[in-house]
Amino acid sequence: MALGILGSEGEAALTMRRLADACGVTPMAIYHHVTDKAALLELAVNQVVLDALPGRTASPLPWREELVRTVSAFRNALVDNPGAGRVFVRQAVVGSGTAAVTEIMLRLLNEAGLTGDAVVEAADSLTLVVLGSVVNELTRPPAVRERLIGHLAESETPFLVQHLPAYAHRDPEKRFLRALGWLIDGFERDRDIGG
Amino acid sequence: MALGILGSEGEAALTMRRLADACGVTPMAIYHHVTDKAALLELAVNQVVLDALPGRTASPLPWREELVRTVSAFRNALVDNPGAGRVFVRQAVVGSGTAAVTEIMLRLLNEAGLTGDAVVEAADSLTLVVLGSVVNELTRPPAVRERLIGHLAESETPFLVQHLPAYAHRDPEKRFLRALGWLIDGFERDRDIGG
DNA sequence: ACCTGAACACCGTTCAAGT
DNA sequence: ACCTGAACACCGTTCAAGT
Repeated sequence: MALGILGSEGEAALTMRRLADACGVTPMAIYHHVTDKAALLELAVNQVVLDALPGRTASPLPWREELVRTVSAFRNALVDNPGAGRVFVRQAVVGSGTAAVTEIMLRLLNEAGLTGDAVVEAADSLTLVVLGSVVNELTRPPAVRERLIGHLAESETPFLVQHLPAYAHRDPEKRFLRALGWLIDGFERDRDIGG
Repeated sequence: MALGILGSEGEAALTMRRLADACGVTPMAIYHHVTDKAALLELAVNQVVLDALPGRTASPLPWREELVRTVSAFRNALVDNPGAGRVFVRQAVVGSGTAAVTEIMLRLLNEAGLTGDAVVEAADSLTLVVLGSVVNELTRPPAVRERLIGHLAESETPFLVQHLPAYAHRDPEKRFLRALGWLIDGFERDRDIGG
């Protein structure tokens, strides 16, 4: 029910009053099932994450492919459901879905040969890129970036003037995958030097 | 005035009514200076970004040091002023401050020897890490991560059980710098292979 | 255990009016 | 150009009460 509203009408539409209406009940009835609105949103968004996780394939892929697949599915679920994505970047979402993503990331980074603190730090890095990508897609569409020009004299921003068209007109998923690729390249180089 | 409230009392305290009170004026008077609340927040947060940018040093540092310095200053300003940080990850902030950061990033990546689309894609990657780090610090303190355990049977999450203490108890800025380092390593490797 | 009704303390914003 | 006063259409949440 909460998931339906969040998916079809967005975050702003998911108010206690509207959800109560949709359930044919009084707003206060909801408080018998969750402690407050943040808890309600946490449950709903965790479910979105849980639904997004790909099942383990029959024959497991190499760790790098599997990592990209998992992290992309995580990101895409939040970008494709903007209501859920907006909540995810505004409050913590702790549940079976986010626990499962974290477990998979840690397992694959172990498999990749990272050791010690590098494992958790690499998992953290991946999380940053996912969170950043969700914020970027949900709040900074290309048209917004084009407004960057004109806030400083053009002579003061030669590189911005030169690169803005390419900077603004991105293929969002491709840019995310490129950032992910560079980051994983960094992990690998670190592991090879360290080992 | 808006900056003062945002910095000292946080985002929730910056309402049209409270700002009007602080200015000794009616809420509606504000609408004569900005079109709506989003525009007000955009102006305030852009100013926070602008104030954070380090001036160019007398003798310029190597591009990598300068890049880390700039991007860190950008992130730290938003983490240190949670009100501004929360706004920044919820809506676009376009102004002289964000234009200046983008210009500096593009200039240094050019200096680094990146060419073509790699320049804007690398700038995008850096942005993702900054946005992600701000979200992470402002919404996911260590105590939150510890709640991850228990949402799945422990036998299903061996890696989470093993790594959670290290995963949860992070030095936030160090983790950010490590992610940044890996990413820039990735840029460099790419450039060296591509060239 | 589960739900209701009325109220409290807020929001951002519109509209018509004043100087 | 700049500001006021009153109102509209909402919020999340508390509290006391009902079954």
